[in-house]
Amino acid sequence: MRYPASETAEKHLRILDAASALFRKRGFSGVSVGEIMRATGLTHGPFYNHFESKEALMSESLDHASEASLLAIGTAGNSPEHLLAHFDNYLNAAHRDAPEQGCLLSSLAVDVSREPAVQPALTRHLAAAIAALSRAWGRLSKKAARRQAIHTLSAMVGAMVLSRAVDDPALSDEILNEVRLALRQSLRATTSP
Amino acid sequence: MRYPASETAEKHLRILDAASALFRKRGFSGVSVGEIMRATGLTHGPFYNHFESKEALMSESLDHASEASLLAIGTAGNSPEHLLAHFDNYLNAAHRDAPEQGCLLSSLAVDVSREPAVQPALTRHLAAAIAALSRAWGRLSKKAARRQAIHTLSAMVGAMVLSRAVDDPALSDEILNEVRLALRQSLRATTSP
DNA sequence: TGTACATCAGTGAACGCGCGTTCACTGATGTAC
DNA sequence: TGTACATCAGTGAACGCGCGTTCACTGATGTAC
Repeated sequence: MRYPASETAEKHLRILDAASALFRKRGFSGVSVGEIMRATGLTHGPFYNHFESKEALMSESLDHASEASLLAIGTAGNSPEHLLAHFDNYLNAAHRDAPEQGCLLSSLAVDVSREPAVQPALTRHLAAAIAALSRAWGRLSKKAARRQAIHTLSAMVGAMVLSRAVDDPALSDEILNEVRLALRQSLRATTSP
Repeated sequence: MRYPASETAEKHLRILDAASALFRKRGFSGVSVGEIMRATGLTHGPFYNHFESKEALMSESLDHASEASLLAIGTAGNSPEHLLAHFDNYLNAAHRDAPEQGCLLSSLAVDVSREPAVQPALTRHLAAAIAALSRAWGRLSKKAARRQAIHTLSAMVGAMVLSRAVDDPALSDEILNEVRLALRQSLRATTSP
């Protein structure tokens, strides 16, 4: 039956929310279209009223999740102090244990590398994240600041990926804590007068 | 028909080689048992003469690939100079473009985090890699050396993961180069007298 | 040494299952008059 | 304002396909005598 126009846009958003959470948790190939639709309270049929294909949803859900993520990263680059706080928000057990609400890069970058169709969306997200983080090194040259941002972001993503892959809780915690401390030391060394 | 006993062990190894390459390239769920067997020149039936399940193969192929990988990392920890050379061997376009022969952690850690059955194998590999890298910071305390090793390994893995996810060749190269340079600077700062 | 037979890694058809996608149909909503 | 009808997001059965796994069968190899 026909539904009020207002509900259609809202359901589109609900599909994107469910998809971006499920994809981050279990990967693109680990989640079926039917499961995403079930999570929004619908049957799988109308999926194709909203999206051209599963691949199109993957791209759109990356862009959707990127918006929310960049808000969090956005302030991190404002100053070294904000970046320190961002380290704490990122490199902790709560983030490790809830990939469905966490960083896109640590949960989906490997999936994206195997799925060329969605690489443009992730590339936009990563470029914005690097630019935002770079601002924390305002005292350095633009190139040196960008290097620190890329190095820092790589260490954060690598630490999160490794801490999630390991079944030894002590090692997992150690990775998060030691990289957090190393990044603090490194930030101090590159931003103090 | 029955085959010479010598061939059986050799075929087991060929399956492991094919599996560890294909899994690194396309992920656990991106490769079928049939495809692995085809790559070894066999039909899919006898797979279950060699392995109890696909999951068992995943674990065994991680252990198999780990052995070869650890040989390469092994020398990296011998001295800061060896570690510098390891940075160059790891953070380059050839490694990025050939995940099937490359680092297990950057190609499969995210897959492993979604597949608890194979986490023990990756945990063993990661613990050994951290221990090997730590030796490059012989001048520091054991704890400080381990911190540097974990931070360095995280940055290497993160950089490789991100450089593979991006469809902008300039950005991809930039990530590898800048992290390589940042790690050189960081190694110099933490190992020079 | 020669013969009879058990072994078992192979073959390839078949299984049940869940996948992405399609489609005929439904019926409240929005529009034309 | 009331009636007739086109719209279209929904339903849910169905599609072809490839998956992991099973199994009856094959026949050269290795072993017993």
